[in-house]
Amino acid sequence: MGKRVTLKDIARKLGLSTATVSRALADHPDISGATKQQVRDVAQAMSYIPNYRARYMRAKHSRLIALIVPEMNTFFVPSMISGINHVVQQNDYSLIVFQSDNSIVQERRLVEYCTHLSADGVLLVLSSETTNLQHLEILRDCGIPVVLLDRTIETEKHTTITIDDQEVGRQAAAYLIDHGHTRALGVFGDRRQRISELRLNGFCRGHADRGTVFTDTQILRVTLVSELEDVLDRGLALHPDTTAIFTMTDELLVHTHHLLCKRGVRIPDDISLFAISDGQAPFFLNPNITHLRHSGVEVGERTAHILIGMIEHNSDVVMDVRIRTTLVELGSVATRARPLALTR
Amino acid sequence: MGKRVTLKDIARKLGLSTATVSRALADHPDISGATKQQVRDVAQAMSYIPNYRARYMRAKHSRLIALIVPEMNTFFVPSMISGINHVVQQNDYSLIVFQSDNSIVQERRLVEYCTHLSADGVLLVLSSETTNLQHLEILRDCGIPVVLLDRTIETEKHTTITIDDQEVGRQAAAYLIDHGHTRALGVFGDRRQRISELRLNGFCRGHADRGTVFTDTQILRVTLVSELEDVLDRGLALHPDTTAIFTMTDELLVHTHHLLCKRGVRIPDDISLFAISDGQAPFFLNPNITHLRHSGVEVGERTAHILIGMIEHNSDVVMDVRIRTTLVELGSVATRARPLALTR
DNA sequence: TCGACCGGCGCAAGCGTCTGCGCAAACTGT
DNA sequence: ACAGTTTGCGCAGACGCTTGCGCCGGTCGA
Repeated sequence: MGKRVTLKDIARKLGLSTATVSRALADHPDISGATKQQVRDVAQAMSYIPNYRARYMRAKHSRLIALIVPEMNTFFVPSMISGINHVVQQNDYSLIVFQSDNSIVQERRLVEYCTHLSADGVLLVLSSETTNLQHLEILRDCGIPVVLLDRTIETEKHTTITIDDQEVGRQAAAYLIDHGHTRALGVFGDRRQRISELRLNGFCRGHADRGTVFTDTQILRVTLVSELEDVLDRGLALHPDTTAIFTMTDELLVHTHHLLCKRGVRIPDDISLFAISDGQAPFFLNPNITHLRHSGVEVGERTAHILIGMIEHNSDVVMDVRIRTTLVELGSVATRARPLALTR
Repeated sequence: MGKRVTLKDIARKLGLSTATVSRALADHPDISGATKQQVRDVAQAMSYIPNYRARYMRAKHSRLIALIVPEMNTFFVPSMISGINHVVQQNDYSLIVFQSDNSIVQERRLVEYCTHLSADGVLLVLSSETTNLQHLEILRDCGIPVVLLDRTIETEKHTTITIDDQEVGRQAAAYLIDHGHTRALGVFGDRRQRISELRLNGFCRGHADRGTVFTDTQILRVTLVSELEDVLDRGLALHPDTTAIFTMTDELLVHTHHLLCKRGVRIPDDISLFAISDGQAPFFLNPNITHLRHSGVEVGERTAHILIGMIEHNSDVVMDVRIRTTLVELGSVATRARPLALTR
């Protein structure tokens, strides 16, 4: 119960006023060098610790940035947090992390909680249940800037940072087709998430661009990874001539990879594998997986920068930032001669 | 800049005092039902949000729990955070996460920052540079309880939660030997970390218990994963009769697995693989990896419970909790006849 | 010698909330 | 009708810190 030392304690001991002590510690020009030194010494000796709550109650800010994520999935989120953390700490803010468990109710609760804490800014990765952004109004009311990242829904009212999901889907398709894989399966996630629909959409467009047929039965839909095994088997049974599989996330990648290995499928000899990835998993799978990389760290860093910019310049310009992806060619995609029928 | 609504605003609008409004909102028995209802309605209408900073400045607590981790490595930490988060939220605290980047300087800074924030409790996963616990004195001075988890160093002064690293190392060795693997390699991490030394120690003792020789050259030391490839090759060259490999963490597991696959080693036919793991990675490797599982979620949950207990009962009993591990037998360890020479 | 100026410090108010105490009005019972 | 209790509310101070303003004594220029 160490009753903490306050300015008043120091002031009493030195026969000064709290005001003087406060200013001395803040290196205010009004205070003489001698006094400053005394105050500093005593503060040190009494191991004085400023009370940030009191301090920031007067100031209108808290130097707290809140991050709400749906879950700590193993792949993307941790590296994103890492990136955010770096920038946040560099700028003397601190990060407070919440998890919504993919529940809109929780998300609402947490957003509200951010206002209680008077966070200076909020970073939000939408839960899969979130279909509108009404619950963010309260932040607007409090003048707290928000940045949506990674997962989002349509909005012109909020700054968002994503990768260009549609474009990246398109590139994936193009890459596979250009390597002769005109018979691919695509593994996509929860359809409630915009990210799934966009990547799928792009993947289809990529096929269309190249004049290649891509049918509904080539789309493998997975909401829970536990469904993957069945879905994959059905897909392969229906399309025994499949030469490549595309997975839209790391999680889907590792599990797909596992199932293929289990079935004795050789990668890339029998089937090629291509993914969109944060860039970690592809390196511990065998063979290493060719992928379009979007770095979680980079997303985190850019996002944090932008949010801090909004906080400090009090700006409410709405931006829509797209993070670039890079193609990382490893060993999981074989080059095939294109079937004649499909060559123009 | 939405100047936030305060108690005073509500009071003015209703011609009441802030005291009455405060009590009405707190459902204090002194206030009449009619007044309470009015106050609630107006508060609602003006979308009043209590200022937790002001509230908790009077109270001596903040309902904030800080967690300091060395890094967000991909495997253990996220699930641990997940576990902590659950319990913390259930008990109406919030979690604030910091990352020390394995630097003692950062760690010191962050610990100090916890006092600034007047966190109610601190959860600490020690950085690999940390060799003593002096920097935690300040928390003691402020009466802030600390729990050390996962990675720690010797101490009788702080509550710690770990798995019994030595015992689990011993079990791993015993398991392998009992399945006929008397010629194993062990992959261990940074020797500055006590966890590495303990697990190694246990692994050696496991061999000794069974009267099996285990030499220094069978110990593979890896500080950075990038070194693994060389170290592993050298180990295998030196011990071409190796029948099994043990990895002490998930990270080492996935990379070891990858390298083995790359070299065309069949698991478990050529070499068996056994790990200590959080229980995620073993399921997306092929074949699934037999492992001793210690759940990150469980560690997180138990830790959070204990810390909150300490906070709320103001207890300063020092505990030393060991999380149990469970053996999960999957397909990566073959049973071999023991070489005659080593059978008693 | 006098007014202007400045360095160094204290006073006091205020941030938003809570709470011990006191006070008036409205009751209770005799 | 009077003392005593209850009901419902306001006053004011406190939490720890910051900051606008004002005060005092001393220095400077004319």
